[in-house]
Amino acid sequence: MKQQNLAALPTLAALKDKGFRLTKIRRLIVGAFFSDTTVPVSAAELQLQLLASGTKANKTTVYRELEFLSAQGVIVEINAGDGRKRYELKRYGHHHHVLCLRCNTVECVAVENCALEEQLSGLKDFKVTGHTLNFFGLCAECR
Amino acid sequence: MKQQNLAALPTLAALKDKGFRLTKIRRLIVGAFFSDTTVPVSAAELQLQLLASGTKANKTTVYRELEFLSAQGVIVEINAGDGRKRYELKRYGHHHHVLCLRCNTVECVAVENCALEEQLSGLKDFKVTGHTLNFFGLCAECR
DNA sequence: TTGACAAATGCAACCTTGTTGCAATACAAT
DNA sequence: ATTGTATTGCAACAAGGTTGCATTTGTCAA
Ligand SMILES: [Mn+2]
Ligand SMILES: [Mn+2]
Ligand SMILES: [Zn+2]
Ligand SMILES: [Zn+2]
Repeated sequence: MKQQNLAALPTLAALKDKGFRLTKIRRLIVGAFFSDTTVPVSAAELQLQLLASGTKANKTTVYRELEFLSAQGVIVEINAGDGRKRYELKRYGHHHHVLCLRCNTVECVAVENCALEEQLSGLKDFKVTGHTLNFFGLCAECR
Repeated sequence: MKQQNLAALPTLAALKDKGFRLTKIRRLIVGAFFSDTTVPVSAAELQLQLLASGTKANKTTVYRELEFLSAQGVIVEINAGDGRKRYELKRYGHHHHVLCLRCNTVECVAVENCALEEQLSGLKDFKVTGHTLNFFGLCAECR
C-alpha cells in the first residue's frame, strides 16, 4: 500500500530522465495532481493536503515545486480571478472554468471546439497566444 | 481652462444629489475616467496620474475612491489575470479584454452579442451570473 | 558502501497589492 | 461663520507570493 497514484509514475520517470530528483515532496505533489480530485488546487491547499497526509512542506518549497512542474509542462496555472493561483494537470485539453463567488470553488468546464480566438476581430497588431474564459456565480451548495 | 472633462459633470452632479461630496480628488478621478484614454487603469497608475497633474493622493484614498465609484456604478473592476485590478467607466457595454504579457497593457475588445453564458452546458446546479474572457499575447509594440 | 556534487529544502526576510482603525481635515448646508 | 459628517492621511496590518543563503538530501560513480 505504499505506492498509490500509479498514473503519476511515467511523469516522475520522465522528470528523472531529465536529471531532476524524485524527492519525497515531489512524488507526493505529482501524486496529488494525479489523484481522484480533478479540482484545481492552490498552493496553500496543496500544502494542507500534504500536511494531512503526514508530510510537512515549507511554503516556499510548495511554491517552487508548482513553478517547477509548470515549467516542465506537468501542470498548468489557472487564474480564476480571485487573488490566488490554482494548478491542475496539463493533460486535460483546453477548457474553461467556473468560480463560485461565495466559497471560491473552481470547477472545470469542458468545451468541444473552442474558436474564441478566431472570432476575435479588431486587433490589428496584437498577436493573441491564448485566452481564459471564467464564468462566475453560485455553486450548488451556495445558491 | 479650469474645468475640463465636461462629460464627467453629470456623473458628479448625480453623486452630489445622493449626498456625497465633490472633493478635489473625486473630481480628478472621475475626470480621469472620462478623459481621452479609454484604457483600463490600476490604482497605482491612477495615483501616478493624479501626481503628474499636481495632486498628491494617499494610496488608501485611491483604493477607497475606486471602491466607492464601483459601488456607485460609475466604474467597473476588471481582472486581467495579472496580479492587479483595473477599472474603467461602466458606460461601455459588455466586452472582453486583451492583455499584453510583456508590458501588461490591457485593451478592450468589443463584442457584438455575447452568448457565452447561454452556450454553457453541463453545470446542473450552478447559477452563472457573469463571465470574463481575457485574451493574452503581445501588443504591437512588444511583439 | 561510501563520498561527492548538485538539486532541493527550510528559514527569515522581503515584496506587492490591497485593507483597516482612527484621528485630522474639508465639504456643504445652514 | 458654524457645524455635522463625509472624506482623507497615516500607520499598521494581511494575504499571496518571492528571494538569498545556509543546510539537507537524492543520485551516481568509485
Ligand atoms: Mn481546469
Ligand atoms: Mn474594458
Ligand atoms: Zn460555492
Ligand atoms: Zn505590450
